[in-house]
Amino acid sequence: MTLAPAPETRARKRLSAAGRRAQILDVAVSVFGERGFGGSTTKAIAAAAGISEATIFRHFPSKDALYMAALEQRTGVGSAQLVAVLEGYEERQDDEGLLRTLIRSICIGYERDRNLHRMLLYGWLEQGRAANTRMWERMRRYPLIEFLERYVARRQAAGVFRPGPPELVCGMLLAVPTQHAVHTKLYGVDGEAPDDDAVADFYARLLLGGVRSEPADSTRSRL
Amino acid sequence: MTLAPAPETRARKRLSAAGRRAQILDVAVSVFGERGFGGSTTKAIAAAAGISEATIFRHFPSKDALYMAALEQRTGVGSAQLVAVLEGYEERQDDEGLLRTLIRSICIGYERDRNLHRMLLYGWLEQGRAANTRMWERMRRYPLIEFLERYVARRQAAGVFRPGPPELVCGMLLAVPTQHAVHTKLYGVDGEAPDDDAVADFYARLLLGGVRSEPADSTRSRL
DNA sequence: ATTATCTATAGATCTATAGATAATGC
DNA sequence: ATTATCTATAGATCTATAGATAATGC
Repeated sequence: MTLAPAPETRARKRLSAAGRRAQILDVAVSVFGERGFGGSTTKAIAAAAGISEATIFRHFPSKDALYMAALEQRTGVGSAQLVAVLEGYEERQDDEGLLRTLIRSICIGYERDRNLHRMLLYGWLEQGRAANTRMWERMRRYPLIEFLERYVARRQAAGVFRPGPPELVCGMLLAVPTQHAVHTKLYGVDGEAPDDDAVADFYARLLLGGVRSEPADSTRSRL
Repeated sequence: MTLAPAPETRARKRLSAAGRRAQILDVAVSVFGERGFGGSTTKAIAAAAGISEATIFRHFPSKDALYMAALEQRTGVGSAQLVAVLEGYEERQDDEGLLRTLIRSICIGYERDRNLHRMLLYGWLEQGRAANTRMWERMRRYPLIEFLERYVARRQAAGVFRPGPPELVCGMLLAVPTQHAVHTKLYGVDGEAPDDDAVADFYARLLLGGVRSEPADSTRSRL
């Protein structure tokens, strides 16, 4: 044993502790996202980061802690910015524009943070895992969901949307773009899908047709 | 070591090979569904089945083979029966009844085969795993999806549904009940959700409002 | 001098197998 | 007599740690 280290494999870059920590978290999100917690090994994460396993455990006390830190770091951002944009649409009473923007943003988010969203999907299934619990709490009071529910309730009160439980209406408004994004961005499903903007336009119109009040029985003035 | 086996733990029931195999598959679906492939151990499956690990490997050559067999056994059933029922609604031109039935059936299916559906969700994420490939092929040509796409196309041709890519319309019709079922049946989300029939009624009306043709610009006769 | 990283390895699991044992069927 | 099942264990991982080494900063 006692291998003489091959000299060409040395010459490593030595990052600051904070830098290495951040890099490990990035890599961890991509590996955990690809294979889930149980399917990922610290060995694989170390290899993907180009470091030894010992380095991982220098920065994180356990695999569990690494998983939790990776989730925490990336789910903190929130969606305050998107909510602000959507509020603008609501002021202008542009329901279709609001939905179109919502759908596009969801698609973009899933595409940009593919690994994180895969990790979150695994996380939903692995709710048993303690490391996920803080995530649930966060997701439950997600600003986007809270805004949407209040928005729906307001439009219902104004008689523009048909009555019904706002959570259910909201569920529909989110289910459609989410399902689309999950299928086209997270699963490997080979896509002959049209581009996201066209999909957003189409779904925005369909969703709006569904949630808007029915016209008075036999005739209706458009608006 | 060499433990003397505690006599009270004996008195095992000895099943036929076929019977044990079937029982192991059942248990495997529930364990794989709970924790995914990587998170499940043959030890846990053996314990849940009340047998030794060796017995598992007597019936299945590897953990992979067990996983694949568990998936195969349960995804063979198909949805021919549901499709037949939906065809009845189409003949009667009862779009709302069709959607209501579709939604209810999806909810019932997810509730009854919770573990299997959890396993399938894991499977979508773990497409890398070879054992899942046959599943994809099957799911792609799922009779329910094929029926729905043709149904949508026919209703569009009849001018009842608004025009647009049938896959997208279909995606919406499935996304809403699926998302609802996944949230209420597969995730541990504590539900203050209304009962499924009420949800089905509500969503059927919303979805129909979305997919049906807009009325002629300013007035419309309620068909 | 400080500290990020590595090599080497311990100890715990995990999948899988070999050979022994006991429950069934004739 | 047949065969389903078990005990015991091999061999391969996997997580985690101890102590050595080398890259940086002063």
